[in-house]
Amino acid sequence: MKRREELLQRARELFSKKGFHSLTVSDITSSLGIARGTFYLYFENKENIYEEVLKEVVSEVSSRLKVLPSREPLKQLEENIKGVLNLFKEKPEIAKLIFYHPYKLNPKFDEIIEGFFKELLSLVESSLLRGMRMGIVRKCNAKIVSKAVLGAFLQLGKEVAQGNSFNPEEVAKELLNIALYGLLEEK
Amino acid sequence: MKRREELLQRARELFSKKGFHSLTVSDITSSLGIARGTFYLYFENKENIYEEVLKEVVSEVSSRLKVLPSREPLKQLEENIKGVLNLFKEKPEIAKLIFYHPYKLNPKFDEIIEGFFKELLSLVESSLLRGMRMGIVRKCNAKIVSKAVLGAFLQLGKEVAQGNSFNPEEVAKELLNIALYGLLEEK
Amino acid sequence: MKRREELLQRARELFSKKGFHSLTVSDITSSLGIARGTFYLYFENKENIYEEVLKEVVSEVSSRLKVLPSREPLKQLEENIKGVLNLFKEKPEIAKLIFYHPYKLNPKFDEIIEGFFKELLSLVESSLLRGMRMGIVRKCNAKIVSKAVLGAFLQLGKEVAQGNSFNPEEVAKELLNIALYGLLEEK
Amino acid sequence: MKRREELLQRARELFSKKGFHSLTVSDITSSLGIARGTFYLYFENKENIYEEVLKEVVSEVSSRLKVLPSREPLKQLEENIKGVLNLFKEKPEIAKLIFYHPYKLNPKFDEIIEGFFKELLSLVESSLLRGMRMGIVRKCNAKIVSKAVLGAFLQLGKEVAQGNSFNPEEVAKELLNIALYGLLEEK
DNA sequence: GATGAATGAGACTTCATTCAT
DNA sequence: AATGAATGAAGTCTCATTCAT
Repeated sequence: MKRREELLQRARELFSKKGFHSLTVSDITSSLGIARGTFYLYFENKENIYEEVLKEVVSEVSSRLKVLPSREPLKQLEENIKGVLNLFKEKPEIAKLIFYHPYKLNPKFDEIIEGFFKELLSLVESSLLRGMRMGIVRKCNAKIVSKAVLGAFLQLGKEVAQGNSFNPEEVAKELLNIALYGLLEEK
Repeated sequence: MKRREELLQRARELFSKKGFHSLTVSDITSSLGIARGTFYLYFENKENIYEEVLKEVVSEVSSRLKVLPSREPLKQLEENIKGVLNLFKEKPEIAKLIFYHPYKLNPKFDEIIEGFFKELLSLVESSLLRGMRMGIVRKCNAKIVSKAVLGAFLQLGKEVAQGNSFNPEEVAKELLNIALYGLLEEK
Repeated sequence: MKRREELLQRARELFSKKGFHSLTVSDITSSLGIARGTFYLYFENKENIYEEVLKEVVSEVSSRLKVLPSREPLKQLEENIKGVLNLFKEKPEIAKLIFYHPYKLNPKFDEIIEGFFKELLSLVESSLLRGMRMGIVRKCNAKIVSKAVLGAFLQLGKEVAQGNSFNPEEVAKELLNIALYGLLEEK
Repeated sequence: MKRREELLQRARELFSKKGFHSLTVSDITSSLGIARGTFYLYFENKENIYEEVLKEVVSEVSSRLKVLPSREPLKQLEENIKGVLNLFKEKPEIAKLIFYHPYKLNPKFDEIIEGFFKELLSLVESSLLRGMRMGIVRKCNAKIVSKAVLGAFLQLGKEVAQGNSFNPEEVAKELLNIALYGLLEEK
């Protein structure tokens, strides 16, 4: 099954570089020096391998997420932010696949991406709710706020993945600072 | 030039519904009950009309943005957030086109979208910098923070556009609250 | 009927410049500043006008041909050669239409051109035969020789039409010299 | 590479029969009983294969041309005339492609054909000039005369290719006779 | 007479997928 | 397992021609 791995690996690289439509099955096989037909020994079709790439990528991020003991909701948030940002920095193709996914081609694809975002969201949201219950976090509309926090995080994730000299540690620090203390000068 | 407007209008709807690739020129014309050839009287090709749709959409958002007197950087931010969120609510297809644009097809397209995001970003960033200079906003890495704020805003924009019963006024309020005061319970 | 003439005239110019296929009906009308539909008030279709152009052109050449009293077959040849070469020089588009006609599109077209060549040929042939009967011209296969003479003439016609600084008088002289005396140095 | 040869061969036949425009890619493939897509595995497009056919055809003729020792310029002329006429008789499609080529479609095509004619021309011209230097050929304007000779030859080539019961040997003989001795009865 | 928007047949081309070897 | 030639559906685009105004 080495061949299958090769294909998946190369597909991941190339899909992230060229996007789903611009990449042909030929691109993948010829870049591996194998015949086009060989591809179909390992994957049903192009959508199939793309789906698998997405699933892999998403689960690779998910597996970095930690659920810490419920005493420390903010700590958990911080850890996870740093973890994922570091992953995006190490493997920017993951971030590109997730952020530049072309919607509306196949509902399956969209579900994978959206499922992933929902996972992140519920992580944030549950942290918030726990924080509120514990009296650490002020009252707010958790649905809205969790999306805001997620959005801020994802945007910074894109930047980190683009290698724009954004340092995950600093980014995480700034992100938490706003989230916790806001932007106003203290009086 | 009525026909041209019709085509643009219909293309906007359909692109936002089906995405660039799944939509064919035939889809557009048959949905208007006209011949395929007619399309080519008004647009060079499918990419051409898509580009025009993107430009329209982006400039429609831009024209909602206000630049207020520099005394009130935060007021300006709030106004703009509300304005754009309301636009996304009224015309969700605008948001969909911007947020679900398929990258890597044609650099021109990407530039339009990215140019738009840059515009938003520099608006946020300049507000922040002005706020800092005026002593209202605390010291922070404006590059990072402006992206965080933009990200939070965009994510909420997506939600509003999806009609998830998110109220632009409330969303704007919550967004500003986090941005200004953070999430911690005041001591 | 002025409009009809305009169209014919312009079509002649443009067909000779761009060829039958590369020239569109739009090219003709827009170059006259009139609407495309107007064309169809005067001509059934594109083939139709091309046919008419060809006929005009061919008859314009034919009308230059003289049939002199049968006593002077060679004189007649010379006169005709000069006449037609001069016409090609004055109106090179005539030559271009005749020489660069794209065969096999429509048998009608081909017949016009071939009919014209046949006319020229029989002129040459009859001169030859008369010359032979009169003892001026040596015995030869008139079918073959007339084609050779015609071919030589046509080739030089092309050159004259291309304006390659070929002078019709000189060309005619050389042509007759070869035809009459051949190329060998006299002994 | 058998398939490619088949396509080229069939294209040659069909182009010569129907001309460039009237022939579609479908005509070629369906006449071979293969799918249209197969064509595009071997050739970029219709222009591409036409170009290749032209090149082949032209070089097939060129390769029949001999350059004999410079002592015998007229012998060389005769040999070449016979050689090419025989080729035209054997493979009339070659002549048709060359003589009925539709100009002005694509400059590349025209260059191939014109380049070929130039080659023939310079062969004739250099023979003439050598002949003159050797005192065999009388003084004349070689530019003009070579074109006349070429024209005579090409016209006869057309006839031979049309299978009009023209015998290459006889044609060559007559052609040389006129060229050398002219048409006048010897006194 | 003139217009020009609209038509639609006809051709081209790409590429995911199949299948005999 | 692997090959790669072949397939054909799906889409793009052009332009001669029509027709209502």
